[in-house]
Amino acid sequence: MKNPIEALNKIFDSRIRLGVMSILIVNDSISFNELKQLLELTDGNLASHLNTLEQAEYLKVQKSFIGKKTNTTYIITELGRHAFKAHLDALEKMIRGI
Amino acid sequence: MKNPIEALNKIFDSRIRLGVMSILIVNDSISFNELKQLLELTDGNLASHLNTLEQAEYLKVQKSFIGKKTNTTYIITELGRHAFKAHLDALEKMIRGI
DNA sequence: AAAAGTACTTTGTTTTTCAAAGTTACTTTA
DNA sequence: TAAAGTAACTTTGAAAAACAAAGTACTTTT
Repeated sequence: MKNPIEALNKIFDSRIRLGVMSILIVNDSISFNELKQLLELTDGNLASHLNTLEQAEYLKVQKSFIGKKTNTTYIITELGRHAFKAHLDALEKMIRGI
Repeated sequence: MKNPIEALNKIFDSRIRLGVMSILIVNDSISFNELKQLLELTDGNLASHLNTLEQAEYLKVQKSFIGKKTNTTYIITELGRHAFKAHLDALEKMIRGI
């Protein structure tokens, strides 16, 4: 048997980043505020996790306006989508003992 | 929609503890050394994660002898089994967006 | 008798997490 | 027009967690 955890992605060790990704994977885009309210996080905490995901190029930031008010939304990248799916696959395999 | 991450168990944020549990759930018992080799960890690191799981009462330790050599094995508890399953359920629900 | 193995504990550094406060750039209300 | 509010951060600093390396006590192998 080989090491069952090596295929797991360290970036997804965090519940918060896992939550962000699971939201982004089913939503075309979501705003900072929606994420903040959904996940019940402080601004700083959310911003830093989003930053980690952006550094990894798992999501990208889109700045737009709603009327004259700025609105920042986050969109998953292809890389992010693949990384997330690969992680879930690895998890499933690990649990199944494959 | 409600907070999708609140049902996730913080103890299972760690890949290593997730790995230990996924091994224990399908094996009646496993030794320290087997875990160490499988997960490719240093003694100290493995011991501390096992300790976290033991504190949570998710596993118990069984000391025995193979000949005159001590052999420490780890066994999942009912609490551990339930906690792990609940975590996986929560994960699945989160991903499915339920 | 020396070297190696088992299962840790201890020590200390590095990394991660997080809240709180501060900041910038608006917009809205009084 | 001044004060207050909102959005989306950044900075700061503290606490917690992760980890490697070394130490320990005992046993077994060479």
